[in-house]
Amino acid sequence: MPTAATETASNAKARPTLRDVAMLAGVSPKTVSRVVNGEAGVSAPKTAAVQRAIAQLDYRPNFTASSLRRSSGRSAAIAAVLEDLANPFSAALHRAIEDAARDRGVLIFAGSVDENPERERELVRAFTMRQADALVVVPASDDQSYLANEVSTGTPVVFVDRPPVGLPVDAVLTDNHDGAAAAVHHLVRHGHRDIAYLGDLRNIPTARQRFQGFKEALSDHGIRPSTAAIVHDLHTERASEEAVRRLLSAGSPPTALFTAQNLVTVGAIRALQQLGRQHEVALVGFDDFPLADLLQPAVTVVAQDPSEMGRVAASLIFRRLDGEQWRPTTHLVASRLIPRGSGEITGPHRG
Amino acid sequence: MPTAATETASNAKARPTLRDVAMLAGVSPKTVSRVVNGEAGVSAPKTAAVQRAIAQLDYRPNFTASSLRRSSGRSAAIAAVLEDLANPFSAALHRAIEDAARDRGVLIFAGSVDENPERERELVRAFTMRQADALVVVPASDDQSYLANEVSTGTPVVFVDRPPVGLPVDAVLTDNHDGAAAAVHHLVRHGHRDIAYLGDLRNIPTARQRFQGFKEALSDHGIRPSTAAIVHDLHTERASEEAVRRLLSAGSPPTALFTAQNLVTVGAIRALQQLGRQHEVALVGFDDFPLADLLQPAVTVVAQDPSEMGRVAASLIFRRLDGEQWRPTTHLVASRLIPRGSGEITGPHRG
DNA sequence: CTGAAAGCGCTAACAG
DNA sequence: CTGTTAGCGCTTTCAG
Repeated sequence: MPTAATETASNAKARPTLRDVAMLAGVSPKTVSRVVNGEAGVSAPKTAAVQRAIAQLDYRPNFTASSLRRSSGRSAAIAAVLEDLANPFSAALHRAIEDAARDRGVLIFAGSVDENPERERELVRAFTMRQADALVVVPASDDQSYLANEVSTGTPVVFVDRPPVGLPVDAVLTDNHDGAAAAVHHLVRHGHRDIAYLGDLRNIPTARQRFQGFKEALSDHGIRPSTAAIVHDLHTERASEEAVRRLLSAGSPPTALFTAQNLVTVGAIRALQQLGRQHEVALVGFDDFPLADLLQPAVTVVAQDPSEMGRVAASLIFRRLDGEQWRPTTHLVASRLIPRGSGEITGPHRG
Repeated sequence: MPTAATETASNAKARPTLRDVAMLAGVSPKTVSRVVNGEAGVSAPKTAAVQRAIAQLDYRPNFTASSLRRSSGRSAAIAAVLEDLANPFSAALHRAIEDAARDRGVLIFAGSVDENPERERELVRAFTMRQADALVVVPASDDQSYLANEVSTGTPVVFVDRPPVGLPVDAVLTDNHDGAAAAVHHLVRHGHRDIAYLGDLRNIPTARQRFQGFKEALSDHGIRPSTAAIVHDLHTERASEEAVRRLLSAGSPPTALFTAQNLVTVGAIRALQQLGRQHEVALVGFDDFPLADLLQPAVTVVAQDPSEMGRVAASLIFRRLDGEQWRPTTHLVASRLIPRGSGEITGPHRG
């Protein structure tokens, strides 16, 4: 019978401790510790006795307690502060980080911020209080200087998708500007000059960068976008759907749409289908999404690579945890235009 | 300057401890503890002094250490052993659990099993070693008796999507059998008798239940399925795509398809589109997916409700953590047939 | 090769 | 109201 003490509630048995194993095996706690941690220098018979006791008690070391005492202090867990666990971008990022962590026996804490700056701080606080060894952050707030102490304490921090503000740390970003510009060039090449911009909340840095790329690419072609065809702050499918419906019902509607975010793209498709104009109005969306290739027309997108971003972020984290040092660096992950049909609908200015 | 000791590596400063706060505030550690935990009975001036010291040092309690000592032993973290963090079902489940946990200040550890039984055990082990307060498990192995000690030790465990084997614990399952039967009835009502079954790996319980529902519903209509039209063990889009292509190219092809899983459904759609027969061959898929309503034809599905499953699972967990007791129970979450077009394509046996 | 003593950061259980 | 002592489960340090 294990530690007779701590009979917490009802009829719950206590979990066996290292001491219980030691007593059952007739050795000292330290010897059990050595066996558990695979340290050399324990005689064969004692090793066997310890292993037998471990099996008999179904003993599992308390990792939390050991990392409290261990000199490294590492908890072998890292934290991911994501936008929304349920959206495909966050999910792919999460999965890529998990895969990298798995090889090292590291576990992941993850949480959703939902574009809420307070929630970002709460999550970071909760994760650091639980001794996460490192932080991957997709920020929602506009200032992360509150993390300075964390960083100077030696916790690796990497920002993903959006740059850190007021905090010199590594970042892994999509090439938003150039990706958006590529979308515009593509549409212009297919004969469009009246291209609408439909974008996410302007306080999101990626949205600003994409809009910047859009504007500059147009101006490269000597086109001044009509302000009527620029709609910002679309953060739901529904908002986007309505904006597109309005846009296409107005006088002199655009012949092409550039939708700067996932949900915005889907909302636009919905509107186009309702109006029955999905084969007339060209569309290029930023960020790929599942089944984009199965729609009719299939949807041309500027694809990001969240898995690659996760891999890069994880690699930066683990290299820092391994003691490598370097000046904080921003890593751009290329986006890729995937022509599928909707972006190749030709406009009136061909040739 | 905080604890001058433990100058771990390079130039990393040490994180301030409760002792550091106590010294700076000129009080005992216990007083700091009281302030941090909001215990009543500390004089206003000392409270203020402590708070000032906390702010000055940017002190954050070490939750790991406190839960080691705390009588409850709770880590305020629960674990989710999921199929694949990146798939929409797992992601929705994860998110629902997170939302329920957030209200209580509980964090989530999550990991992907990828249908690998060993990985299931590894994850459970890793999570329990880190003192997760409870476990939500979507199992991949065919025996979970290894969790018996965990359960008897008082850790709440809930299975989701698939029942536990050899372990009496709560489960939250979709009504797979009836959902599949509903799909078949729907197709028969629309004039189909030659209905193909395309399903996932037979070692997955949900796949078996859906097949069972399929068979029984057919037999309710006096239909004996042709063995040629039953394809099991499809676990990727590609496998499904090829199976459907083969099926529709053979002699006497089915007039309707029942695809018993997400990826299988998408693979089938891909095949139908390639053959240009998506408007002739009826299709009902098990499990909803994003954009199903935007395809042409829009895809009729038997929708599961992963969010609801997550909510129920979380509620069971937290009620048990709060001390409620009951005999392990299975909760069925209803599925819902959503007619969208593909399932209403009529077959030859109408009227 | 093995164990005893000390202590990681914090709180329980007392005493004042 | 406040502090002291002990100890959570484990590992470090150091003595045998």
